[in-house]
Amino acid sequence: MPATDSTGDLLMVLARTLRQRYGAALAEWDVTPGQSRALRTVVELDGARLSALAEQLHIAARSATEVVDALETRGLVERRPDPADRRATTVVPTPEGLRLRGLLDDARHAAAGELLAPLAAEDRAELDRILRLLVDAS
Amino acid sequence: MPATDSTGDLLMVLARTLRQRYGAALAEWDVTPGQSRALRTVVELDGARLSALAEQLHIAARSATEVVDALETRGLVERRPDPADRRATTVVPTPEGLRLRGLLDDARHAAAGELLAPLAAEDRAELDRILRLLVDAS
DNA sequence: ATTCTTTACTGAGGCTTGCTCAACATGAGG
DNA sequence: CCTCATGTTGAGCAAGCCTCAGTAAAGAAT
Repeated sequence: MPATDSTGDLLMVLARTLRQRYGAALAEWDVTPGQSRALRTVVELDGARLSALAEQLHIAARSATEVVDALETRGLVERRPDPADRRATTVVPTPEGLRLRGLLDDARHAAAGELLAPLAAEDRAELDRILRLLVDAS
Repeated sequence: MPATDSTGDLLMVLARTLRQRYGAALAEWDVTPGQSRALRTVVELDGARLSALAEQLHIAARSATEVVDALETRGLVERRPDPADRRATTVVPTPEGLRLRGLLDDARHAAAGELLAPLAAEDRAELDRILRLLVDAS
């Protein structure tokens, strides 16, 4: 690590580390990053339409169908007709989907915990405060 | 941004913002992220062999050939025979490649600067200190 | 009622950025 | 001389996306 790295570079390096660690956890459950994102979104927007899902995930509707197909095949989500508009399909997590999402969340937090472990509580709080500032300012 | 985001999430969000901004800059010069990485590496390991390049970039030798092909076609790098081993090819940046790398560097720094702009100088230094701690500890 | 328009699903095909495997030329080195 | 190392090339594959075009079904508007 040359000392010439700018703060931005440091941010990227750490984010990559985090992504890799979380990615390893995902692989253990045989879940792709895309599926993880989709599952999270499905849980968050409980009962959202496919189109809403696609938008949230920044993918085309055509691709959303496929992603949801994959999750449904694995029994993690369920399609059900929108009671308000019978053209539309909504997607809800199954109990199994909720359970897995919990596990993935734990893994994410564990990865972050590991990364931040070298920090004193004080620094950790400081980091959190500053990052939050930045995110809010975006 | 729900306040439930953990520090790790914040890190990821900011890294993504950074990646996007830098990505936009890359697009202006019609450079792919992969080419940007490769060009940087070529400049850093000035005169490195293809195999060394591949290793540094964490890609297969087969792929390195292609990436270098692309950069060479654009006149950003040059292949030249290794004087020590005439089987080997080394890759060096052209003046144009050096120039572009400078521009890309500027863009990277600008993106970081924009992101960090909302921070007071004090906080910025604090952030840098803490991130550096983390990177060093990895 | 009939005619848009919306919502989703599907097939076909394409792009990017990687991968592997197998073959080849050239040159290094025992 | 023979073997190994280096790079290049062709072929084929995969993941994740994309667009385009077409279908079915149902809501909305006239």
